[in-house]
Amino acid sequence: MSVDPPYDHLKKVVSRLSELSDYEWADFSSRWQLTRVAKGDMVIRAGQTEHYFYFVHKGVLRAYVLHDGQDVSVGFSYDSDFSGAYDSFLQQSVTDWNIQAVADTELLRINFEDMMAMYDQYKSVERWGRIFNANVLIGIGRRQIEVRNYSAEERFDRLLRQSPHIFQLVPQKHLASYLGMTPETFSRMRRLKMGK
Amino acid sequence: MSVDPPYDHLKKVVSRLSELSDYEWADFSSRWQLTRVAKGDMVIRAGQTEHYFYFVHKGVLRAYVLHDGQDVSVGFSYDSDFSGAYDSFLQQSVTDWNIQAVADTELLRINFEDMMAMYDQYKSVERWGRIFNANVLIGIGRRQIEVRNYSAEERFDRLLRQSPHIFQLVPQKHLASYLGMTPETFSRMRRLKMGK
DNA sequence: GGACGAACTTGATTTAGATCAACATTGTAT
DNA sequence: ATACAATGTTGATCTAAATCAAGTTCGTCC
Repeated sequence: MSVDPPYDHLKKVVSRLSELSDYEWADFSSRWQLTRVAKGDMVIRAGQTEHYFYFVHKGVLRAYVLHDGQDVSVGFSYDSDFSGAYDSFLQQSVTDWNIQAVADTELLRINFEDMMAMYDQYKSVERWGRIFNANVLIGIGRRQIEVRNYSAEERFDRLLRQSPHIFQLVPQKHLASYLGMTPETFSRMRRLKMGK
Repeated sequence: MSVDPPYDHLKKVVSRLSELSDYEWADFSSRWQLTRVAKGDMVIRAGQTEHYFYFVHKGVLRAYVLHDGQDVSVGFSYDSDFSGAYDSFLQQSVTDWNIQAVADTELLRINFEDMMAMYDQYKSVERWGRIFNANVLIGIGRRQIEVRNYSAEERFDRLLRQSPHIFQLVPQKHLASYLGMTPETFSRMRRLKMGK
């Protein structure tokens, strides 16, 4: 029904995993609220409880944790990704994640109560949730093996090959911590691999 | 209805996440098949497609991948854990995981078609799947941060504190690779931390 | 119960990547 | 446009953990 780009976008992404009837979609989509965050804004801070689950329509978010004072990037979300402090949202407990906009970003968000109501009411949404979670966990699993088994240089190469666009979007100190190396090491590899 | 320990055990674990009616449980549980594997037996090998999803009633399984010839432990499953080459099962694609029994083990297993039929037929099972997946992904996420942010020594300490029993169950070369260190390093830490 | 291979230990050496330090460049606010 | 802070670069040094190399102990199969 919607001709609103963010909602159309969400619909396309949701319907890849589960089919919602028009009625279900109307109800489900009405629970999502459009939000904008400016570059540098915090979406959620460690110590808070996450009340929302997010869909990134346009822009980039960065998730990070502070590990004895050190800012360590855990992941990035761009267009068409869902994002949020997932464990905190699901368990309505305090998070130790921070999520910050790396660029001006347009989000849709749904709050915890609405999301749970949707799971209760519609099997199609429950199915979406099951498959979505499965995909996320497979992705995290892959990344874990990635971080585990490859050297700093291999990790750099693989990111460069798999997500070259991110090198433009995100300051390299964040990419460095995401890849589990210092900014100095990142810089040296960059020179080695990408030239001056 | 069952008084069979493995099935009772499965029921208890499943019902923690979602409530199944007696009818649903009768159907669902009938799809699970009891299997025994002896210490050393392979449950699934890299290169195969995983047709089953497992519940460990009793015993220990080890999941590992070969990374240029090196055996790297990815995780262990003991009593009450589900196990399997999860991405391969869900996507019915070739896996690069190996799963091997570390001790004589009693499993229940369900095949892909039955599992999908259960998801289709019962919302309660779909719900179980959603929440189960969510819990697994939260767990993997935590472990990722663990591996990422702690030194070899800290990882050793944390495993020792959180899962002391595993030191008895699993050969330490496997624990070493699980913790991302060599057997030599593991052995030195062991001496340091646990004495002669 | 001996013996063979696998698992573990211990020490010496090497190395990938961290840390430290100084400087260069870029971005942003006034 | 200027200037200050944040980000990135480059080189020198340091260090945690890997690798290499012998042993020793343990488990299990005839």
